[in-house]
Amino acid sequence: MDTLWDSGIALSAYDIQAQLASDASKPLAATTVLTVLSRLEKKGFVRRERDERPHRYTAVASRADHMAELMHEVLGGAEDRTAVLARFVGQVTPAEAEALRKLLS
Amino acid sequence: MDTLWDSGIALSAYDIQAQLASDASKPLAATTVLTVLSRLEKKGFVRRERDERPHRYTAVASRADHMAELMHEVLGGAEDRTAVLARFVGQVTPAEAEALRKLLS
DNA sequence: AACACATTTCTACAAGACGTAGAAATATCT
DNA sequence: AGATATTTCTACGTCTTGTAGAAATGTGTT
Repeated sequence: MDTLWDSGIALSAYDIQAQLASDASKPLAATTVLTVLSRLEKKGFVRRERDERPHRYTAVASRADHMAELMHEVLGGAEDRTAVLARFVGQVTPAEAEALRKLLS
Repeated sequence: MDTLWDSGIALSAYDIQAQLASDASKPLAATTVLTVLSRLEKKGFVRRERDERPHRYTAVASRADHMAELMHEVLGGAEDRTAVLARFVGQVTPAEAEALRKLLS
């Protein structure tokens, strides 16, 4: 996901494989990358373009969107959302609080 | 966790077992409840009082605190927190936005 | 002290998620 | 058609989670 997010464009499994290999990690087999991409697709995190021959993959949501969605998932699981938000705001840094204020005005 | 959260006080495994059984679910073995509580303790979600004989368990954080912590965990994993917050606020309901505004003032 | 009973700890197992990748199938190019 | 590239299927070890029996340990009673 990070590789897809960092390059905003559609990448093939081979692109991703190369990128990951250069990220100091041990190189992965091409099939490994394909498997993971398939699983991510099944979970709706990436979209695949099957017309291009080496299939191209893109992230369905931006990294920020994805994170925000995760946060909403947590919040959605609560009965008393206001209480959760209160705790959440209570734990936020001053800078974040300021950002939130701006975003809400 | 829900049972512990709903009753604010320290409960024994048997209390929890009984409560869960009355919650229309199929009754669990006592050892099952103990196992789960041990795992929750290892993860730091519950605290155990070993001096009382049927050990008593309490939730370390309130449900709202726990949820808020989860949200912060997600947020903390982001490079650009402001961007995530922006998306988060964008997805929030009007009522929640209002609550946030109040909390931040 | 010894036995019965209560409570906890250890061990176990099925199901599912994930990381990893080889084998087999399929498409593409020359 | 044959060689090569790409994808799909299958697989396996590890980890987590739900579930619980067996074994160990503590507690109360006679």
